[in-house]
Amino acid sequence: MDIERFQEQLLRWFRQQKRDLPWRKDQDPYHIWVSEIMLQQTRVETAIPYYEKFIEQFPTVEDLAQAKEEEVLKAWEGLGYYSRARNLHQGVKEVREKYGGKVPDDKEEILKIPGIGSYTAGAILSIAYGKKEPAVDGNVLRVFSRLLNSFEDISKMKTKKIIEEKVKELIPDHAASDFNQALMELGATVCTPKSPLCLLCPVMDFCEGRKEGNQDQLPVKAKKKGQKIVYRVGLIMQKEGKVAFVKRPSDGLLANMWELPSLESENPLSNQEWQEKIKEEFGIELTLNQPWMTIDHIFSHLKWKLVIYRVDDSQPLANISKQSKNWNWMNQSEIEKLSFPKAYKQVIDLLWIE
DNA sequence: AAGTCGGGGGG
DNA sequence: CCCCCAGACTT
Repeated sequence: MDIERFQEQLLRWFRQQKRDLPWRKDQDPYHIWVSEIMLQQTRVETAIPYYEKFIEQFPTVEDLAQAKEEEVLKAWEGLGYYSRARNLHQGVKEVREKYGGKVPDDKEEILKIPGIGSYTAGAILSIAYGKKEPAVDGNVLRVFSRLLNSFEDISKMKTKKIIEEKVKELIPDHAASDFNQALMELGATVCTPKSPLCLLCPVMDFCEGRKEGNQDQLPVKAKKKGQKIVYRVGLIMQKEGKVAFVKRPSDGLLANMWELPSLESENPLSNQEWQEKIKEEFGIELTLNQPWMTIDHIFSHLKWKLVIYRVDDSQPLANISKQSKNWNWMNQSEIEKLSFPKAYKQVIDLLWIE
């Protein structure tokens, strides 16, 4: 294959067609870093407003390193995969301490930073520093699966490593940044998961997959497993204009996020059964028979079926259980500083409307 | 190698 | 409903 012609056609297309994105305004390694973390498993359109606000709030490594975790999580609220925010925060602190505030330009060093894996390392090194390192994300895996007419399972690490080697051989000497971004841009806008726009593809004549008519069968990817269902109840308790919240543990699902005091069950419970459980666990006797609202919230591998009960002011909260020592009674201005997962955020926002 | 970790948009 | 998204980390 004529590598130089492949590079030329791809680069020319990218330089004409590339989208105007906020993280393409400069090559500040810290800015590229923030954008790449936000873009992990996240669509470009979703990340844009978060990126702009985040950089405005934390313009430099110093600013983010000095911030409190609460502020960082608040800036990340709604984006999902919250460990990304905590790793980024931790990583920036390490860069300030170990590297004097300068993001490492060396693959081995940058890979030691929490939250930076093989893809993100390659993206920062190539985009911010112009280094010839591959940045293989889901787009590039799909593009190369089709280019090579490969039926290897792209969800396997082995396949990813093979493609990383392949990409590394193809990176032109003085255009690593544009080349890597071009491959991703191609996957995002032309070589799409469904119904690829092959007629618009700048490297159509290199594509073995299309040559064989396999573009719609590729890439091959193992199917995901089904999701478990978790049944859950949350209580809205108000006392003197304050509402009780709890902070989730520092690891696992929605780590360090806030939520309503909640109980879980592996199997579905009737309203009456929920109320009995609430009485057992919290020592609270509900006067209402119907929940205030119900919410289905879907995560990648599990689903919450969430029932919200409201405890009005007349309800005596004197003899509530010892679990209540974990409850934090917050007024409205305090609540606005906490970060909530979407499932609870939509409930909290309704509290001030009525 | 397989699970875990959010949320949203498109077909 | 299903899939996938500029993936990383843990076990």
